[in-house]
Amino acid sequence: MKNLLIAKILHNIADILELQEVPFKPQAYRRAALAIEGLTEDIEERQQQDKLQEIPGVGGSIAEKIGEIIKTGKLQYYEKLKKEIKINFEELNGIPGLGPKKMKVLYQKLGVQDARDLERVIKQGKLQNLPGFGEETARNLLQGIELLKTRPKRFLYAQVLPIVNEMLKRFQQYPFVQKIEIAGSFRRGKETVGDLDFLVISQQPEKVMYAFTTMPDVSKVLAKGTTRSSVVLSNGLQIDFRVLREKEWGSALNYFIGSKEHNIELRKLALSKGYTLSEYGLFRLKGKKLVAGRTEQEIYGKLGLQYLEPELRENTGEIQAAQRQRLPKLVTVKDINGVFHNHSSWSDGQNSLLEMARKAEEIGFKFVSFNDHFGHMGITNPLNVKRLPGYLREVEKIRKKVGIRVFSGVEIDILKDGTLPLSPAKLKELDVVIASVHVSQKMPEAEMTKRVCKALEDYPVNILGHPTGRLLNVREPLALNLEKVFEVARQRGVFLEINSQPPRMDLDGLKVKAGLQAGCQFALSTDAHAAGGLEFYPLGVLCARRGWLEKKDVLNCWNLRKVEKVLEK
DNA sequence: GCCGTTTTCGGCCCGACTGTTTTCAGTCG
Repeated sequence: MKNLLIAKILHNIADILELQEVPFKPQAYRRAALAIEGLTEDIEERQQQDKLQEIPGVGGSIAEKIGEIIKTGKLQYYEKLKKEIKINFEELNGIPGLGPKKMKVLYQKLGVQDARDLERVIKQGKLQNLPGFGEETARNLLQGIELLKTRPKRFLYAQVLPIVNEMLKRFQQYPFVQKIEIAGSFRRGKETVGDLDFLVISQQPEKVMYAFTTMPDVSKVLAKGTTRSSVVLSNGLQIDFRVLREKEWGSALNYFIGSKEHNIELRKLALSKGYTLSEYGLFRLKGKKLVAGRTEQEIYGKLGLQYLEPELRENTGEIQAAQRQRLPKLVTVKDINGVFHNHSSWSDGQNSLLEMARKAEEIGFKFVSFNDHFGHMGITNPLNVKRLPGYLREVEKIRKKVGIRVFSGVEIDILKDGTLPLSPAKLKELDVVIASVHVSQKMPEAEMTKRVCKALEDYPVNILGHPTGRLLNVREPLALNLEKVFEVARQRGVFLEINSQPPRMDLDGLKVKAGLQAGCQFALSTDAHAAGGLEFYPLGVLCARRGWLEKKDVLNCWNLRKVEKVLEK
């Protein structure tokens, strides 16, 4: 799978061309790179089928370059560019306030290649002599470098959720705030966010911005104006505030929810229909007459589109689908009747089976499924052949104590050779079998793919647990050909798990969508290790929605009898 | 370098804030 390598090279080319001030080409390379990053299938297979140019943004020239990378692992054109400019773009791009123009000056005049060089020349006071650089710029860049060193890359959705709720509560209380909503990638339900964007309607913007920039947890004010301000909290999280007028609420909401790629496509569509779209509204090109802006529905309507839920706005075909009135009716939190994959004190969970079941009942679920670890050596205190009967008896007991359906089962390890440590016959006695990779996670792609597929083929598995195994900000995904795994899962009627745990959210939206297109169905799980963990199921719903799922695609939304039936393997 | 329901050539999203200027370029989202 060379997708990410190729995307990276194209990004780097875009960086270099941008620095050389080559017009338009950088965007072209960037667009192709983004499209390839989002691709779930192996780009080498695309190439073999001669279908590279079907990727949006990939034309003849870039297709040829991709071919060269696949064939030789290198790209002459890129090697040539690299010789011209040696800069660590990835690092320098992370410094706020530093863009391609300043980078170029710093490189040409002072030979700055990375953050360390930059820090050195600033401290030597060499910046002041450069055109366009002043004391303030030097100070800001230095602070930017500090930020780069300390700030976590991206925040988990669940990590910022309490901050969002607290901010909303705080500002709703102020008499000078008429309306406040959260936008940005948080609103789109992305599993991680880089910053938070709030939109406010107020007749007294100065008061809003004062209240915002003087909040107790603010460590730095990046910008402060009457319509836009930005701060950084002590944990490094950046928050942006915009104050708007009622008549532009819809267009601003649309603009700040994003994604950027969605916005660009939307604006192009507007132009093709004789309009221009900005955060201030949809205007006729001729005469600049305001056509829509108060609500998002109004704007999408004028552009001939169905209303698009924020989770869909990633420019992965949603605009085309909305044009044809073919958008999915997305699954919602209240459609979820219960959750799979929960751990108790029988393995590595904090609470007893009964405590967990009572919590599930309290949340309002109609069922809960227990799947304590089986066969994993080490800290997880796994179930084994000897302990399993006792576990099942205990589940039987609590069934009589709660008013919801309780499924019994295990989360069983897919061993290195693709076998499971319990026979198919024994597994059939359980309600729900979840198979997951926990041990030997570093394995070449072909081997890992074979291993997972073999487990699904040889055993009565109901659900493939956290399919990619990646942990946000911590661990990369398993080397796995998901296309092949999806195909086997579809054939064998194995549900793909959508794991709601904050650092997992696995599969994520994009991969859910790929699974859906491959004909797979999904099971939503909480993977709770304590009673409170059951409350994270809305995170899984976000992944499902971002993956275009409807009720019919998600096992948890089916009626109980149908669920029981499909689980009998 | 890519793309097309006005186009195979001539376009390529749009505006606020900052800092360094003295009317604007660069950066950001």
